[in-house]
Amino acid sequence: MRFYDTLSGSIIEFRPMHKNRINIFVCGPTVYDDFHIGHARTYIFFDTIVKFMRSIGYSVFYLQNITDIDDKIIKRASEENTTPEYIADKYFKEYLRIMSELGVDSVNYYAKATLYIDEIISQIKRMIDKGYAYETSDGVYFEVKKFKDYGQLSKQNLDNIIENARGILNEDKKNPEDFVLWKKMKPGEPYWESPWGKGRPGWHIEDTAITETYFGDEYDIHGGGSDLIFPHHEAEIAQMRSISNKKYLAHYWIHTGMININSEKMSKSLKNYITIKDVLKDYTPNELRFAVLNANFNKSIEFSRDSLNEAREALSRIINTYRKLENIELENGDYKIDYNYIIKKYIDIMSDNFDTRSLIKEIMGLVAEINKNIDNIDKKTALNILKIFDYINSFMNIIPRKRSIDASTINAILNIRSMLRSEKRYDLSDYIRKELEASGLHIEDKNNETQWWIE
RNA sequence: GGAUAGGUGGCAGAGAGGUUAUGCGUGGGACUGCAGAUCCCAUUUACUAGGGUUCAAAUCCCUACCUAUCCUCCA
Repeated sequence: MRFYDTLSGSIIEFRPMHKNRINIFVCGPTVYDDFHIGHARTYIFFDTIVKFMRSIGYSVFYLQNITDIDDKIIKRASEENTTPEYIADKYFKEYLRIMSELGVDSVNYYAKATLYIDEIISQIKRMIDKGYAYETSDGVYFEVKKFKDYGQLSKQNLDNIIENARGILNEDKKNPEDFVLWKKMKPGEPYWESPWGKGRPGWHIEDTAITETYFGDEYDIHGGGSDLIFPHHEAEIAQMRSISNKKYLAHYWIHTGMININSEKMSKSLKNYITIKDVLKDYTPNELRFAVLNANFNKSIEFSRDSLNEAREALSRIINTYRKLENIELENGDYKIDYNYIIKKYIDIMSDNFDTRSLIKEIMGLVAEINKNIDNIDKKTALNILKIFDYINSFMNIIPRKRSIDASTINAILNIRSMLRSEKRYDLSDYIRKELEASGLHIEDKNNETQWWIE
């Protein structure tokens, strides 16, 4: 398995720290508002690759943090006249709900930042002891210039960062590039006790406290959106490595590309974001997954209704073929496939930089091939092909499960319709078809035979 | 200003020195009572611009221009 690693800046072969075992941490969201398709892209992608890695034999522990204390949460709470805990809890639940709707179910554990205050304090203490952090009137800060590798991940030179640092002016800190580890409480804010008085953790520290708790000071893969590379992930590296003195925090870094709207990054600040909830009003979760996976993970993608519609078209081609295969009853057919060869080819494609886009292209090729030979495929072969689709689906999750329905009733209705058609009573037969389609069935006539499935 | 990606046919988007990408769209055809689904054919020499290297360049080198991202919170 090889993939693009942000730290080395190239596609490199993956070697897990422990044989056949992978520890992966992905930055979760701050829970203060509805989630947008940028979140969807990142979390669908990591869901897919974790499931893929499991499918080829790795035991993967997938850990994700939840930022449940933050300025934005506090702000939102005061706007809505409620408590930060209430906001955090409400949107955490919403996050779980929407992820489950998207079929994102591979995360082993969601770690909420506020449950790791002791670990956070312990890390800050160690940074102070080692001379990397200092206390001021309003908090504890990490002194960036003490950590010489700062900038390595984002490929920036430390002097440059120092020169360009914009630092917030009213903070009492030594240098503008220094970042906060602990914020001392201002009146009315939520707080936890600490050696530096009442306060709350900074944003970067929660992740290293959580990963140290579960994975130790080094682990295999750290993932997240590419907008987190600087300063968030740079800060995480500085924190953990200044304590551990090791060469790595995570051995590999995987960053997902951004979603663009009208060639501009979609973001909260630009207010050009589309929520997942809104997309799901008009498109299925499978269609959204397909749209997002039909691109290289580390490139930005242009998102629009057109791209969703395109995903819908392509996906329905796959699903139609899948349903046709399910309906095959033929005993002997000439068309055969090499199951092992195809599965191996697909695994190779995924193993090369998680190339879901090329994989989709391959599947479309297989679909075309099957359609050309559809009358020559026997039941046994059809089941084999379905197994291939099921394998792909075990990590892509793009083909919806069949809803159960009483087939005998449908068949009875369709038998009546066939009789009507043979008597050329098309007004009635078309009416029946229209009604069945309206209730979500796909109906296809082929000479005297009628195939159907649930859309 | 610094850093990082890029600029490919109507659109989306692979490829990385010599061989048709592919998909969508569009046009035509086959099948069909119609619809749908599917198939076939066509869309007959696309690679930002200018230089260079080479027998050969979309692909390597140089220059210019353009776009996005990061350098503040963000997936």
